[in-house]
Amino acid sequence: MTGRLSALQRGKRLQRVTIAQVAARAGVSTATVSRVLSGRGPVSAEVRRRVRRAADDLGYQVNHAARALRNSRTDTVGMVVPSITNPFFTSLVENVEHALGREGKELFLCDARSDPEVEARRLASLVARNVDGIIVSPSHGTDSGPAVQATADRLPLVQLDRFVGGTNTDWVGVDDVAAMRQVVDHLHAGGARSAAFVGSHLTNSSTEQRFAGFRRRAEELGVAHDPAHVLLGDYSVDWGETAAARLIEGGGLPDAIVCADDLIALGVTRACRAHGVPVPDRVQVTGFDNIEFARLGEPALTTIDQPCARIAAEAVRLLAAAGARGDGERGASAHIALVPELVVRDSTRAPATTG
Amino acid sequence: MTGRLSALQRGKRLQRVTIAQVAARAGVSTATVSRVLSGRGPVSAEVRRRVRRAADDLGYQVNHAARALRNSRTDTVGMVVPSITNPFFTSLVENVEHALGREGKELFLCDARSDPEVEARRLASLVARNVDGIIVSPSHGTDSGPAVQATADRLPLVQLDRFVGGTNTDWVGVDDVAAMRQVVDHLHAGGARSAAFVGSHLTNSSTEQRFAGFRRRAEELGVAHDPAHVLLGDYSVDWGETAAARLIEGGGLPDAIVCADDLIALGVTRACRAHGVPVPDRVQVTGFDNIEFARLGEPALTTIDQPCARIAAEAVRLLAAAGARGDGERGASAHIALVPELVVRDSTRAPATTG
DNA sequence: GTCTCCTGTGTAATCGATTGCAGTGAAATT
DNA sequence: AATTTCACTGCAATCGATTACACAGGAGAC
Repeated sequence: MTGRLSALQRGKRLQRVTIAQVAARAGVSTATVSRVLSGRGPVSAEVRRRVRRAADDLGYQVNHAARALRNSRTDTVGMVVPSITNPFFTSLVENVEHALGREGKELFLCDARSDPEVEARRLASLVARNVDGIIVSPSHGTDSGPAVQATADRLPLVQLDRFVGGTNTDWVGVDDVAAMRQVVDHLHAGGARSAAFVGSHLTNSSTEQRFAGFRRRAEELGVAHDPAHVLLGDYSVDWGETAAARLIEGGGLPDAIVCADDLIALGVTRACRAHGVPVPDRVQVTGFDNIEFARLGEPALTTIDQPCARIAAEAVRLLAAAGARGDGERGASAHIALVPELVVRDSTRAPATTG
Repeated sequence: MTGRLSALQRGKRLQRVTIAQVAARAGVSTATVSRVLSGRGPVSAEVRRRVRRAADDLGYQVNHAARALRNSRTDTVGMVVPSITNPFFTSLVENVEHALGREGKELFLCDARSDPEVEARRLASLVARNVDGIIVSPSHGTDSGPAVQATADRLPLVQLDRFVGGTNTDWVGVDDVAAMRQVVDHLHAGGARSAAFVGSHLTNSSTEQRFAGFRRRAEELGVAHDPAHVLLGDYSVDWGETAAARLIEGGGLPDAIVCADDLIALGVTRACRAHGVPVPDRVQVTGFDNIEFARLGEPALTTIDQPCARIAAEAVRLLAAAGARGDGERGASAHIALVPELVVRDSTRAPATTG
């Protein structure tokens, strides 16, 4: 077996082919090769054919480092998310990756571990790597500010989903307030006259906006929302379980529990089940994001569907636009708030008219 | 408001600082600056201080493109997975990202969409980008072969979790056969005397190995496994539901359903619930991977825990070793099979001795 | 028949960091 | 005192692709 291995398999790796080698084989200069391969500049059909042939024969591939140095463009985009294990961010990453792939760009993925310091380091690293632009969902509503702004001063930058105050960059996400309005309307229609809110600490825009939207609509509709029924922790199933247990054991369980994301909601429904509290009959529960597992909950979660594909597409488009504008003037920053859709499943009650 | 914006906020982006500017400011040559910043070569304390100072003042950051061109090393690793939305791969990605971060390396993430052609394109792109190494979990057990081998001929490459036949590269994963042995032993101890297997099409090593392990142990223990009870689809909740429905409606439901991953198992338990088949009393169900949502199933899934952190760490270590060996001789490829652990939850029965 | 203009091609500079080589002193050695 | 050694520092080449500029030669205009 070993005897049959080619020289290649035994050891030496393939040598990289440069433009100079292609030029030599085609009997032209490197300038001409570059012109043929990039399609810029006039080249006779005959030479074009020879160069293509030579490049194919040699298996030429551009050296992106050299090109990046010369063009100061890397065809690479950096993305920083608080936690890639949150399925919502996973979905965003997936969609951004696909959108970039369509333009021949590559994705540098960074996980900030919900820590603004790690986040700042990752951003700096991306800048040093000359990415063409950065897509970031900031971990913290204020602490992420300096690093995000400093980065935006050097590169096109788009904030996704969450945003940080005091910065002046493009943003794409959903209209959290409008979303919560739909949620509260739906719960109210299902008979809820009091509601709790379970979110993460108010240190990021998602929770802030969602809570604000919740409160505003609850007040408009006269849905009671006791301050003691606002529980803040983090975006996790565990926190959802803890919070729900606290609500149940504390007595005075409201008619509905509005959660700032699906992970929390999954934890809440789980705790309800464990405590023998029927959902939605005793308490209605809603999530946010519509992650894949939302429909797998027991009962399946009513939630807000985030249009991840569109969010990603818009973000990539904004970056491309910023890149095209060049390093020169930056216009007013774009704020694109998509209106999300309520997905009704089994964790909430049908409107009172039918029930 | 607009009037208060600094020149920076209004438009022009910060200019990149080069080593030459630092040199000028410190009154030394670029060579000296490079020596100070890289810590290589002798430099007097006084000059060292001046250079550091100048670099700080100017906010110097290396240009990775230039460094990559000169050093032909990018401090970047590429990773290709079949589907980033599968929580198991998400977890692998997260752990690889963290492991690389510790070494100051960055991660290029690519999603192959379970398509060998997309995968091949992504691999080629990573090669063109001069990544220092590639970590790949091949989408297909045979079709992924050519691209993976071609890539491995050019760069250090480690296969993760899955591997493709006919290639000669390092691999890290769990011992699927040993894992399945534990699963079958456990089910047998819980009283199972017949079992079905639900996996994906046998086009990747995970399913192949897991099925092989399942079958071998089932035969050893005399657990019946009707060929009609081997259902192959894909790694998804939907497929799990479909497969379970088929088993239930087909009659002759076995004592246990062994699933090739947790997503399938979640679908299976869901279908059982929907059809009123009690788990684990009528049928025991097992998963594989121990994704976060495994414990959230109803009932919580008994599954095999994949040591993602260790797998990732080993992969990164192997890459680093291959990189250190240089492009020269490649020794025999390493095959590291970690022994995973069975996590017993509520979807299987306690051993017969207690039940 | 001379003068433009245009197509097609090559030469060489450029991007920014790194490093082999050489040179300059000062300290150590004989 | 002559010579070796060594720490420090600068010059310039290098990595590979791109592109401004120059130039050759042919077509067309007058």
